[in-house]
Amino acid sequence: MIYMLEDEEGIRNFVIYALRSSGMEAEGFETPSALREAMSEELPELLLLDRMLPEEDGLDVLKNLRSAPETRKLPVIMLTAKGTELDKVEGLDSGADDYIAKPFGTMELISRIKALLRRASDAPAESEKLEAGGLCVYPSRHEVIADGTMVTLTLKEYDLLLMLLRHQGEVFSRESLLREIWGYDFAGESRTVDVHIRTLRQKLGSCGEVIQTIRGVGYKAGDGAVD
Amino acid sequence: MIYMLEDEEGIRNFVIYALRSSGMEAEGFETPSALREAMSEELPELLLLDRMLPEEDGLDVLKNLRSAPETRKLPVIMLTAKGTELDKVEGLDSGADDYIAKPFGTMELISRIKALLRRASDAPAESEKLEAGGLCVYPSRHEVIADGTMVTLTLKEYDLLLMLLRHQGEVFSRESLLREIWGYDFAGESRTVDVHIRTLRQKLGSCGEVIQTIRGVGYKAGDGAVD
DNA sequence: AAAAAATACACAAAAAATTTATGACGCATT
DNA sequence: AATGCGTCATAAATTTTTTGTGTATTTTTT
Repeated sequence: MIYMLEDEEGIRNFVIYALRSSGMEAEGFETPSALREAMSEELPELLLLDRMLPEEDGLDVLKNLRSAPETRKLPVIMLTAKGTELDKVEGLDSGADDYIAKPFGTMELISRIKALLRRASDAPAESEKLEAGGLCVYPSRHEVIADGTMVTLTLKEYDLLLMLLRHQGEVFSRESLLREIWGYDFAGESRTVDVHIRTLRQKLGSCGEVIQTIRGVGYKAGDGAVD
Repeated sequence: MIYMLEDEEGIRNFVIYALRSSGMEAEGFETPSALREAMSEELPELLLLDRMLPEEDGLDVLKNLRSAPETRKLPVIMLTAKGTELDKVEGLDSGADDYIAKPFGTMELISRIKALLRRASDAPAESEKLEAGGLCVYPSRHEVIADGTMVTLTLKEYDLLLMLLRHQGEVFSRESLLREIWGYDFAGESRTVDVHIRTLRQKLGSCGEVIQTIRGVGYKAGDGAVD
C-alpha cells in the first residue's frame, strides 16, 4: 500500500490513478491530519510526500514521521516543485529517501517507487535488458542496439521506445504517452508524439517496424502479429 | 559481514545500501547495545563506528572492543564529523584502524573498507589497472597515462575518471556522481560536475573523448562498442 | 459501389526551448 | 602567489515543439 500526501486534488488523483493502474494499492490524502489518521490504522509501504503544503511544510511532516519509532524507517519520496530545490542535491539529512521534481511523468514516478521499494526490501538491482525484433535496449547504459549497430537516441525518443518495449503488444494513446513521459501538465499538442515516433523509427532503421501505428488509437511495439 | 554503528537513520541507510550494492553483506545498528547484542551472535569482519553517538561516545565503544580479546583485532573505521582535527588523532590513537570524515562519498567509503580488509587479511595490494581508449589509470599509484604521457589530475578530476572507468558503459547522472564522489550531503549545483568534466577532458587531450555526454541524463565512459 | 469528404498520420523544416560547454571570477587552502 | 574548487553568466549545441503540407485510410454521401 502506498500513501500520498498532496493538497492539489488534480495531481493527487493523477498519481493515485497511475499507481493503481500499475497494480499497486494506493490512497491519497489532502491534509497531514488525514494522513496521520490513516497511518494510525494502517502503515503504508511507502509514502509520497508533497514538499509544499498549505498548512504545514512537508519537511516538518517528514521530521515527525522520522521521530516516531514505527515510521522511522518508512520509505519516503519527496515531491518538490521544479526549480526550487531541483538543482540542489538535498542532503539525506532531511530524511527523504528520494526526490522527484514536479511535474513528473508516470514513468519516472513508477520507476522511482519501484527502485525505492527494492532498496528498502534489500533486493538486488535488476539489470534490465529489453529485446524485440532486432532491437536491444540497455537501460543502465542508456543504449540502444538496432540490428547490431548502436543508435543514438534523444531522451524523448529513448523514453518512448522504453515505454513501448516495456509493455510490448499494448497500445498507448498519444495522450497516455504524453502523461507517462512528458508529465501531467504538458500543454502541447498530441501530434508531438507523432514527430518523435517518426524520428525514432528513422533512427531505428529497419527495426523501426516494431513500432506499429494503430490508426485512430495510438502506437504499440511488438515482435509479431498478435491479433 | 560489515557492521555499522550510527545513530542517524539517513546516513545509516545510505551506507548500508551502498555497501550492499557493492556486494558486501552489511548490517546497521542504531545503539551500542544493539550492536553488542548482534556482535555476541556473530562477529563482523569490519566495523564502521560513528564517533559521535547520543548516549555513549564512539571512542568508548571502541575502547571496550579493544579490551575484549575476541574483538581486539577487529578492523574498525571511525566516522567523524568534518573539521574536528582532534578526532583524527584521538581516533587513531584510541585504536581505530582508519577514519573517514563526514560527509563522505560512496567511493571513498568503499575504497577504504576494501583497503582495510585487505590490510587485515594481510593480502597483497591488488594492482588494479583501468584502460579505455588510449587511457590508462593506475589507482595504486594515483597515476593517469593518456596517450603515453602522464597527466596530473586534481582529486575531483581523478575521482570522476576513476568512477566512470570502473563502470564503463554505465551512465551516471550528475546527482549520483555528486553522491558518490562529493558525499551524501553536498548541497551545491549539479553543474559543478560539468566543470570538472571539462577540465578533465582538457587534461586528457584526445583521450578526453572516452568521456561521453549523454544529453539529458549524465555522463559515461566507454570505448564505444558494447558486445 | 463509386465518388466525395473527412480524418488521421507521415514527412519536412522552421521556431522555441532546453541542456551543456566555456570563460571568468571569487574564495579558501597551501 | 599558486592551485583547487564552486558559482555564475554567456555562448554553443542539441533537442523539442510547432507548423505547414501531402498522402493514405476511413467514413459519408450519392
